[in-house]
Amino acid sequence: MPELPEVETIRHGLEKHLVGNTIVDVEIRLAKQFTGEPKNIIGAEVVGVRRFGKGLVIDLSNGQSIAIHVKMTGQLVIGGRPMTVGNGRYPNKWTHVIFKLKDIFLYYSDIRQFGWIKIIQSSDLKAQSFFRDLGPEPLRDLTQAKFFDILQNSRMPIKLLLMDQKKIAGIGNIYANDALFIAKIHPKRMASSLTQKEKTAVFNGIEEVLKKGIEVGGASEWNYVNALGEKGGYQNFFQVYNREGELCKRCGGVIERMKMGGRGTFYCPGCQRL
DNA sequence: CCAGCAGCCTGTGCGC
DNA sequence: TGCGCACAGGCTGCTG
Repeated sequence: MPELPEVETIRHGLEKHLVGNTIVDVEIRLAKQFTGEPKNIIGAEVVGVRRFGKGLVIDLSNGQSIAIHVKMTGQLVIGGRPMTVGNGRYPNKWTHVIFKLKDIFLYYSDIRQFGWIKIIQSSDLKAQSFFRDLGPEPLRDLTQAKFFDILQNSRMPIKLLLMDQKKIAGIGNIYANDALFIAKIHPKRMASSLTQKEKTAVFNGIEEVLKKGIEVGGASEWNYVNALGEKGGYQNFFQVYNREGELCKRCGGVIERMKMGGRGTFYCPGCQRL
């Protein structure tokens, strides 16, 4: 599911192919996923694409922005009309918004229809609850000192804390599971109970998995694709995520699955002791 | 204030 | 073959 590395990969692709292009038309096929005035962006030029946690912002030359959250199954794919990439064709029955630019189309497709697109004044972004409440960004402004502080002041299990966007932005289920495996920390450990050494290990584990995720273009275990409709490769590097019953790459033990906060949680009982 | 959970959705894969 | 169900899960909003 799109987390920081996947959204960053999409962001990079959109930036590369959309900046300098002008929006000509917007076709809204599923109104509930779209808010704001589409006419506010017609004729405006794309000047930049930013990412905040798992959220994307396409900035326009007229002071307007297109804020997007793809949630689990949203895809942002650019190309001609129609276009085919691998087995994917766009537009398709799940394509709910189509941005027509001067030289290219941008398709928003979303099987589960959980994502959202908002046209908003750029200066109002920070007032939007999603952006306003985001915690610091790993690989950007989350320093080790800040990370220690967040853990120290929490009364949550470490895994739930890592996934809490208000505490730290961008980490979802895949990378939370794998980061804790790398740090050899059990997901149920209370965050504040970690030693300095353990906190450092988690901090480094987060950096490692996120950087690896970005390096290989994200995880396409489900239906994630980048802005060109291509799959990523991180599913080939899963340490524990979705590997229940398979062998631990470090100790050879059997990966187990449990539930935390309603979500599948994977760990190696040999390497990650409570 | 916080933890826990339903709801939003549809496709997939399983057991019967 | 098809039905019912669990599951995937980020985020919002409600409840206790």
